[in-house]
Amino acid sequence: MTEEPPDLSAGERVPEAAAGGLERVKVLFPLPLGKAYDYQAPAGLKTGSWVEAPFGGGSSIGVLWPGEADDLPPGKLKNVARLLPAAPLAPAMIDFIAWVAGYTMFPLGAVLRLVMRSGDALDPPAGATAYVASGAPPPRLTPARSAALAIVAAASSPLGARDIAERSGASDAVIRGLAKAGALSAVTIDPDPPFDAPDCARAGKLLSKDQQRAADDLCAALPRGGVTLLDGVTGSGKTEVYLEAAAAILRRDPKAQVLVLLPEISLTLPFLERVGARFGAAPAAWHSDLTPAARRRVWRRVNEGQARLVIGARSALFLPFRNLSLIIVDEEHEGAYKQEDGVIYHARDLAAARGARGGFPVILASATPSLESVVNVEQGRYGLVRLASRFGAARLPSVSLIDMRRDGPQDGRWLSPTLVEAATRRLAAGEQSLLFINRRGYAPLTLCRRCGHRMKSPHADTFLVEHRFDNRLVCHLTGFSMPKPAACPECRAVNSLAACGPGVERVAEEAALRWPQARRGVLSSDTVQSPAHMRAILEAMAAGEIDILIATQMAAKGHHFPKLTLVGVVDADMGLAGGDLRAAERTYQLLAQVAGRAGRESRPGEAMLQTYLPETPVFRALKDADRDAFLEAEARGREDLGFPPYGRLASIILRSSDEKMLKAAGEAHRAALINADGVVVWGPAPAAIYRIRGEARLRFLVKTRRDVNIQAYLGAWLSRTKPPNAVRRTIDIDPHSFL
DNA sequence: AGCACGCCGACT
DNA sequence: GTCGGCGTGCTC
Repeated sequence: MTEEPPDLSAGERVPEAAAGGLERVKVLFPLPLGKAYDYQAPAGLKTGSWVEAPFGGGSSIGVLWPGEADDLPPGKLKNVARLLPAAPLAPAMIDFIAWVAGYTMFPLGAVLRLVMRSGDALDPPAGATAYVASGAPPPRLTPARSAALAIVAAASSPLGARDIAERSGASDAVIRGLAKAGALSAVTIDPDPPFDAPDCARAGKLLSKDQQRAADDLCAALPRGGVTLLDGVTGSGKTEVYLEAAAAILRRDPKAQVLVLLPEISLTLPFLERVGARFGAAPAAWHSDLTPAARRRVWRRVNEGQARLVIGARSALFLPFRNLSLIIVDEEHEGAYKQEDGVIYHARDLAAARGARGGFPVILASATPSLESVVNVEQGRYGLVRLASRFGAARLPSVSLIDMRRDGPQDGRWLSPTLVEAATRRLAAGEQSLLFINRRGYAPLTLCRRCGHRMKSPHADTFLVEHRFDNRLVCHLTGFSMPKPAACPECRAVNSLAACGPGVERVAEEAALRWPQARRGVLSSDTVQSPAHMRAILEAMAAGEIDILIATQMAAKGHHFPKLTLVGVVDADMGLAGGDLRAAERTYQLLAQVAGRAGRESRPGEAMLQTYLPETPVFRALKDADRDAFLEAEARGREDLGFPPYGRLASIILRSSDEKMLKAAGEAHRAALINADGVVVWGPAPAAIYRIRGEARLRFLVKTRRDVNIQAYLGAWLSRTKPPNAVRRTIDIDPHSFL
């Protein structure tokens, strides 16, 4: 039984007493508030409607939220001021927002704010001017005029002046002239043109036998719902496989919307073009540097259900989908899915929950799946589709370890004789080498030879990294930088500051000494000046115009270098320090990925890892190409310690610029602790990096059994002590960073 | 998040 | 005597 909506057209002021009478509603605002507030609104407004209502001193846009009315003293209730002209938020989105707030323990309104990230989408401009041919011939037909008219005549819908100008080469003066002469008539169109519908009848790329089998298996798993892991080695063509699943979903239901999540860095134009080519229509793209107009267009069209295929970074999870029917999380193991500020969440985990709650399938794709996902498969919670062989003739590279204790370079050098010899051989054979060093700058530590002083960041407990490229010392955590001093700031000794350890710039320097005749390229976020510059280097590499590329992880993924046959990892041990529970896993993922750069065509590839710890399981697994044995060993290790995914983890960070108050707050939290079965709490301990941006930080780490509701435990504990205002508290459920 | 209320320092 | 610092608390 549905009630008639009130006679209130969108955008209108709500009259004091609407014809249908007023009723009590709840409104949730995109502010860090834990609950919705009660108002009076015309009877019959749908839950999820967008309204403006007076709040605090001014007024705010919010959403009609479900729930029981509060017990409020009479007379406090205000009226909703206005209904906004946008389709109401779908019930599945409301459910998702509430679930995310509960899971992450952030206020409900803070999560709603993630959904409302397009400023003017709820109040779009009235219209944009576009032109159609009037049929009347212009009085004077110049070449520019006929070019412009031809473009307008060929278009299926009215075109804006800028589009006509761009496509015809005529200036907009020509278009204005034609409009004035009456040959073009101006019409008002929606400022946010709809997206072209994906053509899912169109056949995708020709798939290999393996790909076709994987695509069939994946599509067969879709109707069951749930999560499926698409586990395919680098270069196996996973994208084409999961796009078949997307096509199947879009085909089955003409209203279905599909979201493909990518780590921000992979969200590139070539990828969008590839998807566009598959479906004969450009998908809607969502990422952090869209223009406000593009943002508004995607948001509105997704909200209407018109945009059916969305490719986005993690925040696309919070677009107001109307009928989301499939989420694909590409490179699911990527750390970039973890949002670390504001509302802290992991997009992969939220995607799985969104699918489960919405009753639709989720696909996780990776060449090096996270341990979490592998264990979920093992325990039967996720399905599995494997894509074992590389596409075409390509084979996986052979991996060897260089024991730096025995085969290390001389002092001040970073490339071992074995690696130098291997690269020299490639150079002679006209093949390419990649020297991989996952550290920006020249040297990670600068120390005074005379007094031992180490150059530290002034606002954080980190060492300054020397960047010789611009002769500065830089803090990678806070962005602080200073010119490299001539004398030690501590003991005033001149010329005593020594660079310790290698960075990409230093390895590049050594490569220049070793192979002065080679064509070399350097790729690091500090040495590339622009996206175009980076593309130029990558293209030169792909075209074989570079012999030796020295690069950070910017070169680790997504690119195809046909003549690359050697990958040398300068410091394979780098990620293992620090005692992070995922250190070995991340090292495996990164090195497997970078090793996979070698030998993608018919030439066999080789990867060499320089390490001081050749006996470590992660390196042995890379050498023996035995990922499953490594994951198995990792899994057993985590199980023994009760760490995720066998247990739950949360990190509570207290931070303050007032160290005394911080210490007191830490003790108060300790005192408020509740003993509970299956719960261990460590802390307060100084965070691994104690000071960031002048704030000191204390950390608690909470570990619980998997069957413990960690949020409920934290809620009970933390409600017993409220930190003073000068101390900020953040909760990170399932932390991935332990700094 | 804003914004108002409230109790202690340097200005007319 | 006041203007204003931002610590604390509230917003239906």
